[in-house]
Amino acid sequence: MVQKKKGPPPLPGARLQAPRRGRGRPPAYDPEVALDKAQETFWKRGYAATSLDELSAATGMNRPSLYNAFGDKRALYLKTLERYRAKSNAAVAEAFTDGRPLRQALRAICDALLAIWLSGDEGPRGCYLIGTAVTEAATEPAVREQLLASMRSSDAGFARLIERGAARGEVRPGSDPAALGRLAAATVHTLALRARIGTPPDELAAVVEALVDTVCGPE
Amino acid sequence: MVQKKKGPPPLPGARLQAPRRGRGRPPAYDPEVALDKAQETFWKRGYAATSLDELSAATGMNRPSLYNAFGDKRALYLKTLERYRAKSNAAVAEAFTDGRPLRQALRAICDALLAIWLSGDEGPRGCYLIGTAVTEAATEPAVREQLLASMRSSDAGFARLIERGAARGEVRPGSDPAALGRLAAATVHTLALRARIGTPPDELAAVVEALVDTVCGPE
DNA sequence: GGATTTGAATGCGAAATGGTACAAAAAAAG
DNA sequence: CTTTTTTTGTACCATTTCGCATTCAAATCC
Repeated sequence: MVQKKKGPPPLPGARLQAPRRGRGRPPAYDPEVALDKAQETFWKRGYAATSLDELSAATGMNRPSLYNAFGDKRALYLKTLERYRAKSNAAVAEAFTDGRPLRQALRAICDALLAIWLSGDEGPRGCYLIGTAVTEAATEPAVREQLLASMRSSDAGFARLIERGAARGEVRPGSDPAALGRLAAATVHTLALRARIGTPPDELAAVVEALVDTVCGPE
Repeated sequence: MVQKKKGPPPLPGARLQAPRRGRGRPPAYDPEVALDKAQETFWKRGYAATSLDELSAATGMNRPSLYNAFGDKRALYLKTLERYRAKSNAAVAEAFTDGRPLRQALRAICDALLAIWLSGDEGPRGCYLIGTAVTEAATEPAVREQLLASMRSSDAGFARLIERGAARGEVRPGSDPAALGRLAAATVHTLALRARIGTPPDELAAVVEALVDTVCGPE
């Protein structure tokens, strides 16, 4: 049996004060922090170059535990991809939707993403998706699908954001909002790439300002 | 001796009609086509996921011959990166410098790059650098340097191109040419990414038009 | 307490990996 | 022809890699 049959676990009718204490030995590691550690390893070295031994060392879990908790390397990686997308979306969701002035929204979105992409103890790592998943996209349909979904979502977000800004007169006159939306997405992509290859932060800021000025006009 | 000492080979004074027939057994494979085949393999699968056996199969050379000709896997990969950069630059050099109208130049540059990025028998592969090198950039300084150099070069190219267009009045009035140059580079990057993950060509064309319209104004 | 259930730890084994030693082969040079 | 030079091809080695079988440990239920 390759996959442990889970099925609906018989709920312990009484006492579920603590969140569903299981029946057997309790896990020694928090799956959330383990996923974080695994993601850091993939992020630094890439998917293919990361071995299970490295993942085991990074998470503090030995290999059988990794398998039991997350499945094989590929499944573990896909989980980290989804998590990253969710966290990344959450980091920018507010700036996308809270109706602040377009100029500020664009800057806030880029700043929030750059904060993620420039973090890390051993130098900037860029975007997790663009730094590790794009390589695998050519051979892994599941990865490609996540990338496409991510891009569609951000494309749509920028389109709405700039459309709304245009309706409020915050966009340079004579511009096509749809075109500016594409350029905003493109800017985010170039930032993701440049962050990983060590572009100095002031150059990254200049890229952001180029977008803001082009969309909203000079300040 | 890890590296074969080459030194200046004693030129054969007489007969050099055929291009310098060597002394020993002639190589069975053209190094240029072998590099092309190796690059195709890296391009599809990524650097880390490509094994020497795959490279050997793709090039038709067995491993010792690969080593003799190109050094180890890393050296071979770096060679393919340089070649790609050279060919890629050559493919767009004319459009960058021949003084044609800015609108046409931008389209020609993007079209030439997309022609490379959408080629391949097994689906589009995107940009070789962005599809394979960006992942390695976090751990391989030599790769990172090539990426930085490539970006600096294209940044400078777009800056000059759009500066020249601005001087000829081909740029939307009130725009900052430097900012538009950065957006042009960003557009190329988003195209490189989108091409690898299978974005349909008409969407790619829309991205190009978004750039052209924003830089030069609506047609 | 003992039985049961669940996860952890050790360690095995088959395959793949990067890299190399060494001899056979093919050409030119003498 | 023989020698020399360069490349090819076979075989090999040490290590790493993935995945799993098995045993050990910790918790709950009776």
